[in-house]
Amino acid sequence: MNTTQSKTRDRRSKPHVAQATADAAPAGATQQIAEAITTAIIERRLMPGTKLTEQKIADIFKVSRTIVRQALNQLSRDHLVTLEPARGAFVSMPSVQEARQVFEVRAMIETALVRQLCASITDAQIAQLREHLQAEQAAVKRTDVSGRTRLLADFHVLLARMLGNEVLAQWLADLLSRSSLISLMYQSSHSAGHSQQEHVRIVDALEKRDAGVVVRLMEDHIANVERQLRLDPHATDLAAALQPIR
Amino acid sequence: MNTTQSKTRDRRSKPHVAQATADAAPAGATQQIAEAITTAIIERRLMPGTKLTEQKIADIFKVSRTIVRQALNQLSRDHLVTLEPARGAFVSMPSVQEARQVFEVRAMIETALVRQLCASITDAQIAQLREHLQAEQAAVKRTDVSGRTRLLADFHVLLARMLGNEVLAQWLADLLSRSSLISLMYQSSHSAGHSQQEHVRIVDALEKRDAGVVVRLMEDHIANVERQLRLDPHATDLAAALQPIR
DNA sequence: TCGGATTTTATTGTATACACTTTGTGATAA
DNA sequence: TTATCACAAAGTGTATACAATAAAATCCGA
Repeated sequence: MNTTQSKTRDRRSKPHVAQATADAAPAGATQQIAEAITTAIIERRLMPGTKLTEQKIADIFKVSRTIVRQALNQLSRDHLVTLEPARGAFVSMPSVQEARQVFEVRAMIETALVRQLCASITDAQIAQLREHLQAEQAAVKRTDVSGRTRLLADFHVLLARMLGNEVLAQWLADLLSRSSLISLMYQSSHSAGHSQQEHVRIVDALEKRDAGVVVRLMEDHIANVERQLRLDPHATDLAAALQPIR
Repeated sequence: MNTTQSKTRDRRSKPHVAQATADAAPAGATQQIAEAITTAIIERRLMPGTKLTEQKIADIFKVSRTIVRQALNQLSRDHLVTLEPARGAFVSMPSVQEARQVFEVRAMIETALVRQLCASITDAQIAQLREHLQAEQAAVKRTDVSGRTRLLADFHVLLARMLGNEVLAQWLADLLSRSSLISLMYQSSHSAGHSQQEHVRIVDALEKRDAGVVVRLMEDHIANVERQLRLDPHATDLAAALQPIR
């Protein structure tokens, strides 16, 4: 991201409402770098465990280490990078336990979310969801990996936004970026198409305002995503690494 | 013995064991300052809206602004302070809307939490809760304001911990520190004793593993806390400030 | 040749210097 | 008197310099 930068950015005066996800960094270079690293992780250009040396990143973005450190701190808050004292920053390697906990919390929160949403959702919001589903489907069809990953996650954030609760939405967004990293680490053969179809069914049930069905569908959906991961303790990457040649 | 560094595993924030006095082995100056400011806010020595000038804080703690900035950044992530670009850091003044959203999310998450907990809670955990209740009661009796505030909040975090889900527990801890600030801003006449009694009833119901009752009690409890605040739009501090006389 | 201590190098943590923004104050003119 | 501009003071944002630390390389003696 962001290739053109004169080191003196005069453009930061008005932090207007964030537009699209692409350029959602009006606040300054720090956000921009954090965003860049985030998408790099999500799009699998930075693998878990990778060392993130401050000076190298600073050189790339032509800023000082100060800015990079701020960005890395933010990312560590999102659990996307791990800061080891006096050793540096690394792309996080979420443990199996952490992965399970994230999905457990997601199941709790998102079922409650859709249950409430059934009572408050409007036709306009349904239409908005349909629109999103189309974008998802398009991304799946043309096998746009990074785009579809983002869209599949955004679906859940979109639901949260529709409750009109920004606190919830922000937290769920955090949780979903962690989920993405987890999927990235433990994914065996995630069928994006399947997830997408489940999203469709969820919207169908939302349209009928059928709370019982929606909750069950959401539960199943999250469980399915988790099931497609390799979270068995014995299948950890360490074991795999120690026996590379079978 | 080597005094250099304990690994500083502790992430941020407070809801751990109290460490009121400064410890001989500093677990990181940044954390220490963030902690100090946090407790100062909770204990009402720093009122919402107060400007937190970096240099002043740096002088007080005899560190450079670099450290203070890191601490302030952390606190802004916890929504305890608000950073205004090029203007500085201020103790947050959560809006009525934000307050409502925080309590709405708490109701969602904590009802789901106790529902699950009914199925998994052990007798030992019940005993631990009883112990906590006693500490609460003691603090209420001797009108230890800061202590009781912390204990009443920790009750909820304790419940989250008992699910064995650290992800949930940490997030709820964040949410509760925000709740504390909100209470501080909008509190009219919060009867701590009443809250404490509701905690007792919740534990009673947990002991009977009666999910339905527990959920209802928790809903009511959070609603009661919220109800005791002055969240009416016309009663905002702005209106009050504009008509100070009469 | 190998193990262990020691120097060397790379990288992080902290302090400081400096530029830029905001804000308060006073002078000047209508 | 009031509004506007200019300037000064204060404080933040960023870069850089320096100290501290961990990892790597080297040396040396058995």
